[in-house]
Amino acid sequence: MKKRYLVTAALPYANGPLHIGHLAGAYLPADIYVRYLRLMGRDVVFVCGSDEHGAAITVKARKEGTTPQAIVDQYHTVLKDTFEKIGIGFDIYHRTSAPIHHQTSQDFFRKLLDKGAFLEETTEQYFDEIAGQFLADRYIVGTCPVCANPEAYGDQCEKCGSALSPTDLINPKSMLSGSVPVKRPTKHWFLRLDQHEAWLREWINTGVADGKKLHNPADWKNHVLGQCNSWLDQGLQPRAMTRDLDWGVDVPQEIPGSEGKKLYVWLDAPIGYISATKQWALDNGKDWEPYWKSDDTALVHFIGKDNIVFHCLIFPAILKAHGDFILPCNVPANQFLNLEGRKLSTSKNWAVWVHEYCADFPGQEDVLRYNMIKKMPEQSDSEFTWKGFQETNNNELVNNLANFVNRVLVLSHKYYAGIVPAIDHDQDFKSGWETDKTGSYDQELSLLYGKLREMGTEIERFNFREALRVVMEISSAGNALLQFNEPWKTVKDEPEMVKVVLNLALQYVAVLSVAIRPFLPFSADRLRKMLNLGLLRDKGDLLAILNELVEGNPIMLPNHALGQSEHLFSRISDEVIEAQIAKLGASEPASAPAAEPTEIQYAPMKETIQFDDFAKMDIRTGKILTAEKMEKSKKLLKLSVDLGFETRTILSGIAEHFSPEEVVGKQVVVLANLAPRPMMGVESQGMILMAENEQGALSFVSPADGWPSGFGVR
RNA sequence: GGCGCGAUAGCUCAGCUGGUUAGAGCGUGCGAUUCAUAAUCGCAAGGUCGCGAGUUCAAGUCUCGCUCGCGCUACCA
Repeated sequence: MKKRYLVTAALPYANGPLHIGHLAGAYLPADIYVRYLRLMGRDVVFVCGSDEHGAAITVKARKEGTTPQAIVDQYHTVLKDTFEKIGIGFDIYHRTSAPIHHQTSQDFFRKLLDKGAFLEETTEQYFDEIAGQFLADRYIVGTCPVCANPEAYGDQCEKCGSALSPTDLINPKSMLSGSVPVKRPTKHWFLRLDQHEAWLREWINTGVADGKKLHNPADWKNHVLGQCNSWLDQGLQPRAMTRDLDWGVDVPQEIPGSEGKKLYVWLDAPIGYISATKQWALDNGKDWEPYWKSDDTALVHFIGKDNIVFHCLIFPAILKAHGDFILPCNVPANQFLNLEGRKLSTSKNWAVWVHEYCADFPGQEDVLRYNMIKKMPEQSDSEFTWKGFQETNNNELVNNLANFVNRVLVLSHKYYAGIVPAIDHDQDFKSGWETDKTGSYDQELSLLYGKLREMGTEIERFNFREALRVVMEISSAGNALLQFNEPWKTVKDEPEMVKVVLNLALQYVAVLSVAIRPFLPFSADRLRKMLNLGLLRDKGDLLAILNELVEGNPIMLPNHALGQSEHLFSRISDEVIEAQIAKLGASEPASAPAAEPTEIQYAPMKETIQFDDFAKMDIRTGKILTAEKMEKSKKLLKLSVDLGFETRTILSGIAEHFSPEEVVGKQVVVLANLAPRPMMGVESQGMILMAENEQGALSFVSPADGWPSGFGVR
């Protein structure tokens, strides 16, 4: 057993709110694991924070006409608040825009540089002086040196298929500003992943690094190992760790060539775990280093399956290259959660947003947690449905768990005025664990002990669904205990037996008040109050009751006065569920509960044009006749469009938003005199005009029904 | 296109290194019961383990091919 634990949950990207897929994938399993470790008295730090850098945030800011800082400030607040409400108990929720993080990342970069971990490469790249930035290959157009096509891209000519580099182009132009880009030398630092391939392969597959056995690969999930080996088998390539961007952590200024350079977000983000730990240590008067540098620390990363290679290969390579840091002992990545038969989709608003759930179901945070655990995508993708949510709540939480607690407390108040009865240990009764079996008090306590251990084993193996099932078995056995012994019948004739049964049932409830804590923290607190037991300190409480149980001692002593019973969970009605289902996919995209009142951010106006500019465009009405998916392409649909006087073939990048069937027959508006462009071997003869909102959702722009095709739009 | 993971009862999912009648929870049917939020307990029915070959005395479990879903990557906006 390790001496201490450092547990991380994937840093959520600060450009949107949290949905149930995030919760079930990373945060809830991490939270359960950590709460359990705390209950067992282990030394554990649980860190997370907002990932606030990267091009996507810049793009979003530009789209909404605001600054990157405003975007990240807004979502950082939202995320932090949501985690608190749903009971994810981070020791710290940090952010990568914090100065301590910038320093930590830069120190890391310097150390890697000193150690020779980087390959430096200076290349001449095109720079747009008006836009003030280096241009990705794709953002440069010019004449193809091979076939003289005037619209070749910086990486490839679509017409003749030649692979190009931007400097091959004749008369290059920037697609951002239209200006002529100039060549400037730019230096980037590449992590020599190729040099790490050998030890990574051994470490992933045997758990051995530097001759030391660090973990057992059999404990890692199949899909995690599979994904890693898939990468290793293809050969690791040096990977750029810097970017020409204006939003992010600066490459340390004293390094030559650092001007205008930022750290690649995937270097910066995982270091966020470290800087968060540092900040936590500062806030709490602790030393952060043992948590990251000591062999007797277990480092565990909770993530979704899309992050596997970064956490299992690239970040470990970075840690190893640095030299002082330990490697993760497991990365229990989960798969994805689907919703009502479909993938979660932010742009289609096909999601359950956690902050909206908390607003719609106040005081029922644990119901969502319970459902997420039941449906946790531990080995394969899984599915959440609102109907299932309702059934689970009503059948398992209300009927089984809450009802058990309630009937025990009601009976105790009725027969013993709410005082735990003293008992004769030698009394026989019927065990709740098996039909027609005589139980003894000591045996039952030992069975409870066994169940708690079983729960713990499953949690330590990251089998959270199974662990929850074990806990619910305790509640079921408690119900059976009452059912088999029927105290409401036997209390007159066999009062001593009934005392034992109810005393024992109370021990079941007391055990549950601790056992449900990792899964249902809010309910655990409520239950403790009902039992008048005092809130859990999350410091070895479970270990303490295990020690009592193994000695054959009860958790609640005779003469302890119970509190008042209240309903731990309530039924959820059909109407409530129907309302939630109706919300799904509603045209209103998820509105972030902004720190300030929400204000829709519109894209800034483009520069003024003259009527002549407009008149050059030949825009016409049309109708989609046929549609099919383009082979090998995710985004393109191949459409044939009737323009009245002729039929055009048009490729449109809408395949992720519309199926071919649903667009056939649509009336559309077409930019008809756009120069034809070949894409994926097919020439596109025009462009379908679409409306796009700030979430990226698309809508056709159409004339009135039945409007004839081929006529002008002006 | 390349690679990875998944496909098991009506639903949601377990099944480790191949071995007797394939499991759980929920739902369904029947019975018992009333302390409890019409809750609980017992019993039962339900599966040619995605499709097709193969290896083996023996395959849900191994090999190959195929189909579908998801992810990574390439390509494409």
